[in-house]
Amino acid sequence: MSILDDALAIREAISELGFDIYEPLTEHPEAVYTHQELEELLRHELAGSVFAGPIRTRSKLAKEAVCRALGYPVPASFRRVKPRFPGQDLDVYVQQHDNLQVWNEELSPTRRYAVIRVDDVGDVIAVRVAEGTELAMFDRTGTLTSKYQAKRRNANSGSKLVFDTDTPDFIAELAPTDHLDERTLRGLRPVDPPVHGKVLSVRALYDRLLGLVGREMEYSTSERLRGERLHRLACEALGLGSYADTGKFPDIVCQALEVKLQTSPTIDLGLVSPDSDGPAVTLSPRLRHSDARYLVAYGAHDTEVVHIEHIVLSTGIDFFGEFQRFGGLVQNRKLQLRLPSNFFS
DNA sequence: CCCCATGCCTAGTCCCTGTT
DNA sequence: AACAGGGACTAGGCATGGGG
Repeated sequence: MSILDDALAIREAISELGFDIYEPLTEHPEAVYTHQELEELLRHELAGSVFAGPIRTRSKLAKEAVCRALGYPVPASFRRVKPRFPGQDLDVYVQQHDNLQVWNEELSPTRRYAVIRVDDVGDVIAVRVAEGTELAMFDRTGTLTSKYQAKRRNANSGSKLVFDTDTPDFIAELAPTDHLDERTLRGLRPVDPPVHGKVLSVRALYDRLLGLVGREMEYSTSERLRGERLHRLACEALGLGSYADTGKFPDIVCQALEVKLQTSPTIDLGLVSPDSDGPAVTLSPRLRHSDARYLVAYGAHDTEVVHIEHIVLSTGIDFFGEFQRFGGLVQNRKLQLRLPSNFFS
């Protein structure tokens, strides 16, 4: 009997039992696949499959195929339980590349992680089933990456200056002004630290940035390129003489301005919450993230252009007056594992 | 090269309202 | 009370690529 034959026998047993993927198998240990059996069976059954679509659709298609392969009925939806296949202590990932990400939980040493490699059109190229202990070896640093998420409280409610005054600390430190002559602005470089008396007030920033509304920029499938184009447009709207980017916070250092382009409702805020009172040392040792100014530009796009529809400008401290931070976990954390190049061989 | 920060956007769940 | 339908909410699911 080959491993595959054993696996096919288990599949029969599971069908016989009539269990779904959520049913515990503690009373039926003979119906639990070994990790080798899972691997052989999934390789056999998923060969030639195509899982295409946006990644979450692709993932769902794959999980449905795994249900069929293992002898389970396909549920209408996959409950948000950990693992997704509780009866078999199994999770399923579909990866075009090597960055495997596990959200909001530890690796379980005994869990089986099915990793399905697809190409850029979704053709299944390879299947591996690894146990948690094996994946744990690919976790070199133990680093968890986290993010906050938010959305606008009133989506589509147009352009808005959330509050028209900078924070007291910001005013004390940099003396932001409503009027700066164009020559001074043209002489400022985006990556230089803000200079006392050479910073626009949040009100003046807003007036200038309103010029972005209605503008179009070339669309790219790369969100980084899109972000950079907005960044350039913002520098231009402010009258800065040049464009430059250090990749550090905030995007336009000399004006203490962070810039975000949103084409979807969910704002990923990254590691630092805008209302954080952690120091923003690129601005000044005496300023905090919450003193900085945040531009959110809402755009719509087709395959050609991004059209900027409205903008919102807020100081960090007032950010969550206009935007709703996601409740629930508040901060989501993930472990990222780089799969070695020989993982599938 | 490799780590991990960042962004886009859907699936699954929750919640509300109306209906049987 | 039970159910259905729809909208709101958010937890992922993954790709990408900058920069140490």
